[in-house]
Amino acid sequence: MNGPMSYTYKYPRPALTVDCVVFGFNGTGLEVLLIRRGVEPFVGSWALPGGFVHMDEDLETAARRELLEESGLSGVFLEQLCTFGDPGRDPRGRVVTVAFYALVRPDQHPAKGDTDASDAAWFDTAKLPPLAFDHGAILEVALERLRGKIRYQPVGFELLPERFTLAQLQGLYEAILGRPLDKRNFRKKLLAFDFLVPLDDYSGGAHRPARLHCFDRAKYEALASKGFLFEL
Amino acid sequence: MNGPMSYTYKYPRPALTVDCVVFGFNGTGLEVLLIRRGVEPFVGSWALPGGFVHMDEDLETAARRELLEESGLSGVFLEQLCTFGDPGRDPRGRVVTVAFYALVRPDQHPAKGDTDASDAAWFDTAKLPPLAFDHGAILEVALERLRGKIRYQPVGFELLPERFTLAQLQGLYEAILGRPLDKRNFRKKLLAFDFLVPLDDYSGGAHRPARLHCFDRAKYEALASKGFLFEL
DNA sequence: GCAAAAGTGTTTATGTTACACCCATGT
DNA sequence: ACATGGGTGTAACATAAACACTTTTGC
Repeated sequence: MNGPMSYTYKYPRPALTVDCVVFGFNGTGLEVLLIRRGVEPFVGSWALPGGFVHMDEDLETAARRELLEESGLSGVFLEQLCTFGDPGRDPRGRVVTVAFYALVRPDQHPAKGDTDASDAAWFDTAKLPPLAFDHGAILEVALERLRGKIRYQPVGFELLPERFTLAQLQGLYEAILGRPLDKRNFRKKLLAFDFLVPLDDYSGGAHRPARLHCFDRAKYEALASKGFLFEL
Repeated sequence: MNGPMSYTYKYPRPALTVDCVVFGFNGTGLEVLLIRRGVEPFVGSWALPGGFVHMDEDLETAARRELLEESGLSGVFLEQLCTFGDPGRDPRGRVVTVAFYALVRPDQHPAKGDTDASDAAWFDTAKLPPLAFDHGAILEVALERLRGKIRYQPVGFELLPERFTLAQLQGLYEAILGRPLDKRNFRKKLLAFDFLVPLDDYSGGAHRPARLHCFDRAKYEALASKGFLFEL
């Protein structure tokens, strides 16, 4: 004859947070958005944006809220990564965190000072500072996941502007996979799936202009649902 | 000048549980281990084994503890799947669950009555009863994951006995992928990676005996670390 | 001796890799 | 006119797919 809440409130509970690994592409390398902590513990250290989950919000909602509050980002690609719950990961006590990773397009990048957190900055994934808590480990897992995912799902487009050149796309793949790709083979393969739409517009560079393309999500979804596989 | 614990204890917290999707292979089809609930809510419904996370234990530790307590299983393959935190998923209040999936070999299957939970039973994944909470959705995600994973990581061996025939292995792949495979091509491909060791022993069937093989994990790890890919 | 599953190679089609030159623009 | 990145096709090679018959055992 217990009330409906009695069972779940009998025991002490871990605190629950969300943390986001936010990836961006600067045209050359893959970057991550970090926040400088203004409070203990780890004051002054760089950390992943994140915070406590509210009692009435979904996990993804919490992640999007923190992303907005701490870095002014909204409407980005966001996916759950993994949950980290080592009892020693937070010196304040037991804190379990659900990690997400986000992909943001250059035009979605927060302007400097767009955030209310003291500092936010992009770091090259190859030159990361020491991070607070176990955020370094979380970031590693996120990188692994991105490298795996980009090979069989067209997530790369979430890191490029709406309209992009094939050279930009190739550069992105090379940056994430960490190896050079053959230009002709890359173009051949990607254009063979026909979810890449050539536009009648060209990038104005210092040299010969490159044709712009955009990603036709609807066409991709259609193919994907017909049991089609992407593969690099 | 707050004590180190004050910040994290300021707010109400969701309860935190773990749930496990336990897969087994009966020689023909893929099965899942379910527990019949003995308490409200959902008394009498089938549910995934799982329970509350203790304050001093890791998430995986909690999952293994629950697996042992509720189904007598230990030493199985176990991997984190995803975390489910919809505010409405548990009628008792806010409960966030970290889902895991486990793969168990036939010889690890709990004997009937091995569990202290009232009932535990294996169900064919094609004929599942309605499940408590959002466990049906969790199970779907686990199935998806297994289908994806088996194609590029040798997890199939976690579902077969130590020594198995190639026909058993092929049957397992067919059951998980849900389509028939060509016998000759399957054998050719798997034997080409040489982490499958042919033994000098044969299965005693009703007909011509089949050669037994075992999986050489060390050889596989060696190949995998040299940047080798499995791919069905 | 027959029913049932085990075992075995070759050919064809498809996809992947390697590779070099001309083109269009800005300075 | 030259420097810079954009754009294009083909041949060799490797991998995947399709396919049928003989062998061994229990009954």
